[in-house]
Amino acid sequence: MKDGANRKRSRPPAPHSHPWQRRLLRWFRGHARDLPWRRTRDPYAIWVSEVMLQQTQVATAIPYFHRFLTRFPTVRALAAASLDEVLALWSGLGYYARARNLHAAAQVMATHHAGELPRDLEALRALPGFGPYTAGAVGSIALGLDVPLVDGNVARVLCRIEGWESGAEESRARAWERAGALVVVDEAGDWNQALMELGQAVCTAKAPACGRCPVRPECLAAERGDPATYPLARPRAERRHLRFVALAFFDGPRVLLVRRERKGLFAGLWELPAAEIGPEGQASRVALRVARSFAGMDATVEPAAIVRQTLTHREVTVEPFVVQGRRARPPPQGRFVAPQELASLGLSSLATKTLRAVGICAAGKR
DNA sequence: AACGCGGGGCA
DNA sequence: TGCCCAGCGTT
Repeated sequence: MKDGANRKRSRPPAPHSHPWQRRLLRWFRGHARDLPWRRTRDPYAIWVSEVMLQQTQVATAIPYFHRFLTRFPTVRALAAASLDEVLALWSGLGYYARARNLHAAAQVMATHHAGELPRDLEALRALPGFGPYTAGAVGSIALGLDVPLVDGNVARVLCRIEGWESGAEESRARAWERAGALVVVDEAGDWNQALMELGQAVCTAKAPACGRCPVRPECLAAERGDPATYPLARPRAERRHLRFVALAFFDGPRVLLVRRERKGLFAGLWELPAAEIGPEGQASRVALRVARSFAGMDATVEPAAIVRQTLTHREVTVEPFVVQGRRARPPPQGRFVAPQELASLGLSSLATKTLRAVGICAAGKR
């Protein structure tokens, strides 16, 4: 059952909600998807889901949500875990700062909030990883506070209803003000989810299904006949290209992995030793130089299949090489890892693909 | 205010 | 392929 959506209400409608808001709430309670985090009222579980859903689609998050809650069922369980284990469960989900902040916030809750989520907006906002959206979402959905939220969906929906002739950035700012005025007292959680669900299922970015929209009579953009043009598009930043060589040093079945630095791209995750090469760099030459610095001057390298990955702001190419030579000396931040250990390490999808290119399959990883 | 940060799904 | 998505932290 969809707990938040279908919960029976004994209260009459809040005094300040408009008829179209009641209509949208009714639509939501009839159309809400049956999602794992809607089957619970555990604030901790709802918090985890909100973090996973940042810039991440529902279908992608679901299996991660189940695994995470099984391994870390409570704030205290998460707080007591090692960061490495948290990152391992996050492996493949992306935006790894989310996992570090989730872990850090759980430790603050364990120490200063009796192992529970603080029940007011200011205290939530003070926690790592709680920005305006997440504080609003956890506050309204998990804790029942009468607070608004704005995400990409809500900004788009309100921009269209109001007919704002503004771009995404400005629409988002205006949406916060409007959303604050629209909060449905005592039902903010369902109301906020209704706005988001409408944006996800009906009022989509490219092809809004106005024929199925419960708010169409109130929508200025629909009335003007061109809702898809709201909010105004802005030019995209160009994607920069990154090239790396990656080296696979073997010691029997084990392979040398190094941990990336704590900041920047793929921070704190494990990968094959790699070196960036410029657009004109000769991969085999750089690979040979790096290989010999680790494994002696008689080392040779054999190229493997090139791996490509597109990120929002980056086009990454990795040219992997298998090294033949005497056993490499692991650098301080590196060690030889057996294949069966890979599942317990934080690996990016790119690192997993690169490992596969040199013949190593990380069980349970894409 | 702008930028860096993953990855998957879909037209 | 280009674009979008239940954003946050740093500079």
